[in-house]
Amino acid sequence: MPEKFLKPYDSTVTEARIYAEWEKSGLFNPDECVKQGVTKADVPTYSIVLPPPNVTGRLHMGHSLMLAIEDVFVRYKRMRGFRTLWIPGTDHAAIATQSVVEKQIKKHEGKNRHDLGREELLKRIEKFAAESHDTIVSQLKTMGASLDWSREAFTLDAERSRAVNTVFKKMYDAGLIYRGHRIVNWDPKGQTTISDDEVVYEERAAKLYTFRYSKDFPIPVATTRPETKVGDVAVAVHPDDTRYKKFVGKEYDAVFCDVPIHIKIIADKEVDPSFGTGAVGVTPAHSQTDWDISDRHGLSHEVIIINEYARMTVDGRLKDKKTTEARDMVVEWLKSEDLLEKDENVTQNIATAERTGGIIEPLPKLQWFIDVNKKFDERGKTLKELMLEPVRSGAIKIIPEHFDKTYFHWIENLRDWCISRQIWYGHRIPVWYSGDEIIVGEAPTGVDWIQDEDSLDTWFSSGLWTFSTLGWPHFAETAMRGKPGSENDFANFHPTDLLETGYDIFFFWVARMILMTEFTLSTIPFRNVYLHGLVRDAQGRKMSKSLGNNLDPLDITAKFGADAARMALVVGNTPGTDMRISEDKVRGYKHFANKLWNIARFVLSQKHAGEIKENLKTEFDALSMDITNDIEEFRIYMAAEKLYHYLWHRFADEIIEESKGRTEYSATLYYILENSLKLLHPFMPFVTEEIWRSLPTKDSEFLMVAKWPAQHAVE
RNA sequence: GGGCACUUAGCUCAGUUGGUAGAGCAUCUCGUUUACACCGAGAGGGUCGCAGGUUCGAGUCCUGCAGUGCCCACCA
Repeated sequence: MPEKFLKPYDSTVTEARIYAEWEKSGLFNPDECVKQGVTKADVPTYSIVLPPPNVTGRLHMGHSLMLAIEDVFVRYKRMRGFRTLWIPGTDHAAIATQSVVEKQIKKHEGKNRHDLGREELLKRIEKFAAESHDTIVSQLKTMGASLDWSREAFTLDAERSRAVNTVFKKMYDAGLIYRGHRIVNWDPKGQTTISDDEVVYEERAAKLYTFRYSKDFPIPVATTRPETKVGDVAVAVHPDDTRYKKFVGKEYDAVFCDVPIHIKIIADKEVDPSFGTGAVGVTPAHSQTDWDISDRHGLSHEVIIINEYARMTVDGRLKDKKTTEARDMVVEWLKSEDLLEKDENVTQNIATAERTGGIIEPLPKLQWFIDVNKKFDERGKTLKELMLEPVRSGAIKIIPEHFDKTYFHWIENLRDWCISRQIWYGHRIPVWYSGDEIIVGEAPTGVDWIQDEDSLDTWFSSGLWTFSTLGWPHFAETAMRGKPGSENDFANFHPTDLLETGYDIFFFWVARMILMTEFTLSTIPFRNVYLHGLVRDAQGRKMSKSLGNNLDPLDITAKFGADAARMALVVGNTPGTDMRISEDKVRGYKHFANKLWNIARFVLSQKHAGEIKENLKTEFDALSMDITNDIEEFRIYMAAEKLYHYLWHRFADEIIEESKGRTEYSATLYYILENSLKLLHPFMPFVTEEIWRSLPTKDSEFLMVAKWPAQHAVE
């Protein structure tokens, strides 16, 4: 028995060494596995593309959870003999990264992006992104993730940019990408538009004011934003509202807080007669609903009264005032003119920007959109329909299943996707203008062409991730299935087998991947979607900087080992459900790693001889099959728990105890140990690999490519 | 307003197709028997939210109710 077993298991000296040996072996690369003869060349493939972490800093426990789950499937499939590929990568995360760097620069140098200029800011961001990238990569390795580093990708590198431009052009040519002037979600803080999905609503206390535009105006109107009323062009009432019927069609002039306005009274069935006074002041340029109403009645959208900095643009006392100040001033004015009828306290859902927290100002702007309702190619389907079909048919399976209902519901409510952003970091929109001419896709030659200033929503490139990482479009035509080499990845590994991510980015990302892949390739991006929940603290609170309740994955792995962290994250953690984690929980699995260590110590102290006991072998093989089925059916939370329970309370507490002083057990003990290490390897790769080293006989040098002990029931 | 889920032992949660309730942690008692005190042996503890229904039989299926959480829409 090796001397190392005389001391308790020490993850700190073992894990880094083992990972380095795995990396050196090249076995994370499926081509290398074939070359070394541990995987057959003609077997089915299994592939996962890592959800790329944002290059905004360091990883959190949610990332650790993602890695633990994905590595379980990847290691399991590799041991089962599949040509298994797990591709690493990072995400430039346009808005998120730029705003982090801008904040830093503001703090340390007091400068904003315009002080630096596009080129200099990009340089700074790239430097920051590179540093984040290195931190992230080392964290991924610390967790034991068996990623093929030779294929690492970045959403903003040359290959991925080529994919982005190619898809953009294809969508433009199909008439799905268009430029339109309409109300968008403008974030005055981030100085950019954002998509509907990036808007989060916060409940806040507000006041609902009831007022009249002037003394002789016949209808009182209720609003929570009095300052926007200088931009009103109409008052809408319900067509059947008997109180107001007689005024419909009449027009009035007034001077509202120094601003001359012209109001037409119109009837529209969208107005709820029971809310407020049953009359809506219509501000076409600063509200989506009002824009739509004014469209239906042929009213102008031209009256713009708020700018990109959320300041008033009208003449008079409100000029250049922030909207919040202007609100108070308008209320004061209404009071002094005796036009305010009442104010009530109400709670209001206020739209804010997910990244910056800025309050969204709806503004009319010329932006790029993806049309989700237009029938486009020979299939005669809309993007919405293309998104629905694979989930409805079962071609894509979502785990847990009930999320498909949420998915359908989300698609029903989906509107055109605004994809242009007024930030500098990211994929610049591949459109060039010269006079009235426009070129899309690739940069034209000649000096007269000016590229669009905007960049693309970061989710545009993330949406291509399953195939942009596999050599599309460069090798898509020539890739050959069954042939090794990354130039054949697209044929070998797409569609991918599993997409594993948090349910919180289900819409942002998973839905967009289905959209992009169905459009571009007429196929699915992945066969299965496994959604994990949020990692919360011991009290069930979200982990956050402000609460100071973050667990740092690096601290946790340093203290208890990556194996322990992985088990703590996986055991009993059902998909789609939030989980709680605490140091105590992780400590429990550190103890388990040590228990396993001591099991090995005991078994290895026995002479390997004699026959394997049939009843114990039968019992173990049944467990082995059970674990295998659990993993196949995505119940890794159960598989992990069963292994824990068997090894500790059956193997150690009963079988080993029984065997003491009885030499005829030793072959059985070796049999169980060897195969338990295999079953446990996907969950606790380090300690199992380290014990494997010391087995007297084994079927493979590395446990990570040893033969899985049970075949799946369906085979 | 629309949708989705959850409610099982003190706490955190499992319970795959219906067959007389499980785990981890915590608690209590005992044990220092050389693989392991990062240990072992044992114990207590649940009318499975409430009310109906289907069934020979329901935590598991159906209906209703209550509470909790999340997502989407956003009403001026």
